[in-house]
Amino acid sequence: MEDNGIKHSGGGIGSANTGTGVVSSGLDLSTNNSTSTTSSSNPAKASPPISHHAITNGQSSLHEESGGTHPLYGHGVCKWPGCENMCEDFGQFLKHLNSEHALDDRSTAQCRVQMQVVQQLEIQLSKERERLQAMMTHLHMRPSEPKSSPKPLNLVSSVTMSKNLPSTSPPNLPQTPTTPTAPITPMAAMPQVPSVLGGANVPSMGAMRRRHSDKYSMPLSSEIAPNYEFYKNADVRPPFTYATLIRQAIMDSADMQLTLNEIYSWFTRTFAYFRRNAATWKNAVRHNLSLHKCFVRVENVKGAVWTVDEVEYQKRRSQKITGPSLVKNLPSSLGYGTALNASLQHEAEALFSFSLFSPLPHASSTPPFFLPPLDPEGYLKNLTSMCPCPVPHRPPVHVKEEPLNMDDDDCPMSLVTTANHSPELDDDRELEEGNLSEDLE
DNA sequence: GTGCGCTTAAACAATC
DNA sequence: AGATTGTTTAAGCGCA
Repeated sequence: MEDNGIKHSGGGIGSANTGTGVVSSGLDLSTNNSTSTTSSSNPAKASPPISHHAITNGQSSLHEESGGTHPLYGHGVCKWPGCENMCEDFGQFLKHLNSEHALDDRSTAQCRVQMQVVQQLEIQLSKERERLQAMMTHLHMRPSEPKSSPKPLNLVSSVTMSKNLPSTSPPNLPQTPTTPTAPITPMAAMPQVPSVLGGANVPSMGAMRRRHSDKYSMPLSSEIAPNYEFYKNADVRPPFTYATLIRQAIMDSADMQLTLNEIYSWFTRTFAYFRRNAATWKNAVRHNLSLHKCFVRVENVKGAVWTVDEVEYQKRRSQKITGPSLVKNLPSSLGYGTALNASLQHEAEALFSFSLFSPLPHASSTPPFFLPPLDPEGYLKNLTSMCPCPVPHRPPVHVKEEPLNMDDDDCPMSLVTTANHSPELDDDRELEEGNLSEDLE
């Protein structure tokens, strides 16, 4: 059996943020974001709005906090860096904050450290943006265009949201970085890449609003692995078909079989997108399981489990690959769509049958859109040599017996803060980050 | 224009 | 009885 897996590095796009300001000058994050909804609606995901006021006045912004919310307080814990003091209520937190984190050398130093943390993240973001820009330039994609008006970053999901979730985010949804004021995500922050997330501003597109992204973007694992945190936290629909994702879920299981509920769990755990509209995508999952012959239902001791008939899967895939367009489109006509020829993508997906989360040493340095336009065979040989198949299955990442209930997940998350704050996902993170660490550098 | 693949929605039955 | 699981059909859409 085998899994997918090649690499893709994502990154935001837009003007590079230099992020080179000296620490003492402070970061403009807090002030820049002061007009956004970040600090008020998602206190846990925003970097603490450190300001001179906050530094010079222990009570500072506390007066501005209403309803017992504070960026430094959440889940009954003081979120001052390195503190994590338990506070029964907001009042106790305020007392604690004023007593333990008053203006002194220590607090000031910690504040500076936090500034550096934020600064480093900004620099990293800037680098990722530059990388993405270079990738797009290389691929002859349209250059960045000024965004006329702020759109929901999660262009795809916003469609669904607008359709099924009228105006407000349901309380059970994680606050993802895809809120319009948080341009964090690699793809979602690319208004100039409508081919991937296009059609979002169309109020109610039909079913196929992003199938092309499955064809023209990179294979499953290459897309997900380096952006694991992204997909896990950002409300962006993964650009893969349900069948592909289901297969990946099953392949990621220790024994190559999952119950329906475990497949559900994999979806919700792996993709923030699938933490909403459960009825819709679960129905789609069931539909795909029944529809495709490559998914085989097996009765075992614990009930019905679903497995992948790899022969059927590859057969079905090869049918698509052997379409007339394969050879025809090999020459690189480097529009974003044609460059990533669908057939090649499918071929690559079949070839790069590594586990989604399996360590793949060479992969992290592999550009995402690296399919050779002219010498697929030689390239395939290389790939084969790099990854002898069948690939020994990676250490099991068990998703079974998880009391996971993503539908109840109300923990705010962001690409930055999830590393520290995602209680419902921490267990998964412990399991999976080990396997992902190589992929994610 | 047509066929195909995919998504979404929905109805329905069986099972838990 | 209600929820979950599994199957099936239909419609809309994008793409080749």
